[in-house]
Amino acid sequence: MLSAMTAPGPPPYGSPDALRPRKQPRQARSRATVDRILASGREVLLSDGYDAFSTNRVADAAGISPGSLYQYFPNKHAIVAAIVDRYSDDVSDQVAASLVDRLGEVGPAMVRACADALLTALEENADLLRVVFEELPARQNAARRAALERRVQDLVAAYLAASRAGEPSPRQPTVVAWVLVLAVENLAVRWVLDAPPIPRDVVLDELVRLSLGYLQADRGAGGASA
Amino acid sequence: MLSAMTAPGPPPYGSPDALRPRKQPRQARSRATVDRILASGREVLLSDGYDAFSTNRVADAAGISPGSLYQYFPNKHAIVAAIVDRYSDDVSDQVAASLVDRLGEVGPAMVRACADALLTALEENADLLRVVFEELPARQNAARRAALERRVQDLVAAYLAASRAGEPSPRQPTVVAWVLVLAVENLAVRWVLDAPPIPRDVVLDELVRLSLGYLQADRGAGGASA
DNA sequence: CTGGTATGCGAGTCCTGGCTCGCGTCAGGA
DNA sequence: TCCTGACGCGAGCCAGGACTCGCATACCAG
Repeated sequence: MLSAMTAPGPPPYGSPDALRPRKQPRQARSRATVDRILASGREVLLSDGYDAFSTNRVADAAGISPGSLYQYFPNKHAIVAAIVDRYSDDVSDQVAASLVDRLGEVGPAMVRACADALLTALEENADLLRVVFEELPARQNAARRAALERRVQDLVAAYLAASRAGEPSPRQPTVVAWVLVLAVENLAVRWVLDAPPIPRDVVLDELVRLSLGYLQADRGAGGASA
Repeated sequence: MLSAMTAPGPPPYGSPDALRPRKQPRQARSRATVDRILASGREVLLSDGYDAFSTNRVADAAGISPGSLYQYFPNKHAIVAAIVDRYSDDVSDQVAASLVDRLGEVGPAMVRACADALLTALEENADLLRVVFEELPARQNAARRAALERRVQDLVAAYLAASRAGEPSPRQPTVVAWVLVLAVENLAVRWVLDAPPIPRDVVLDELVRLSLGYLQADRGAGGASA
């Protein structure tokens, strides 16, 4: 235990366990403290942004002292990481669940339902989404975000591999899933954050068109070389 | 002039002219100094990342004193903004030029050529792209990035409006352009930065499929409701 | 009850880094 | 040549903020 303290030099923040908690809360009291830290940290992030996210500020908002905070988190980044992780897992869970529920189905309705689930998940905490995407340096979340994307990509690839009945050319499902997931993800995020003048159901329609059009795009557009 | 100094309180960084230079360099000597600041700032960004980007560091790398730096830049962010602006304009110019050159053409070859131009522009300075996308807080560049995207979206929308000969349903070109540009942009950026195991020409093929498939996706996938 | 441990405290340390300011130097017009 | 303003210098100011440490208090086992 306490591996973070035994290291001779301070490990870089990219290091795998630089964010590992110092010790586990044993009593109910301390578990409540950790929860308060996370909750208050989230509030600070939402109300004042990442720039104002200082450990003193969080401790103050949580009604505890800075020292207590450092009993369970090795540094400031670990707190942010914990908050973002929880959020990330939420979104990931919702989208993955929506996909798994409809692995048997095919066609526009299925695609639309999944896109809808994604939009809903993002809208639910649009404010935190904004902080994560527009204020945090992306490098910190790169790993977490990649994991989320990979999870969904794997599901989509599996779905494609299973249900390609009547598909003309057997393109690599992993590549197709990569394209599909990244395209849809970015559109969904941007729609929620930038709020362009496009109604929700229009966006859903377009996401369906984009996805199905891409999946069926094998007559005429195939190996078009320059 | 010197509007930044007359303000009673320091303006927030979101303010329109918080990044405006304090004074214009008049003599050749000072113009060279500004260039050196920008060049060294870029180097620091590339070699050590945004975290190490301090004004003292930049001044040191440029071989000038911190004071000189503040003669032309009101604050640290202005230097970063200037560097990113220049880069942003470069990419924007290349993509826009590629589009304009082919406004008359139609079909896979045209789409592929434009996608190729985008990939090339991004690959050219992949290291700076990484810094911009993964280290800078996105909020700072949000405006600049939105401008870039809007410029391309307008071009695409104009192209669509002009060349929709034989298109079945007249969807809103602005919406279609929004979808197309954001989807393709994100895929291109992610491909360059994450380097997934997908060959370059395969990515181009898929981008073409995605775009054309989406544009022609009006049989069967139209108003699919949940 | 009692000793040990887990928890909590918060003033204070210390360092980073943005930014200044008073003073020298240089360039170019008159 | 001289003189004015542009240019440059760099030690240092100062605020903010991450993090500590010695001590008080609360919990729980025996």
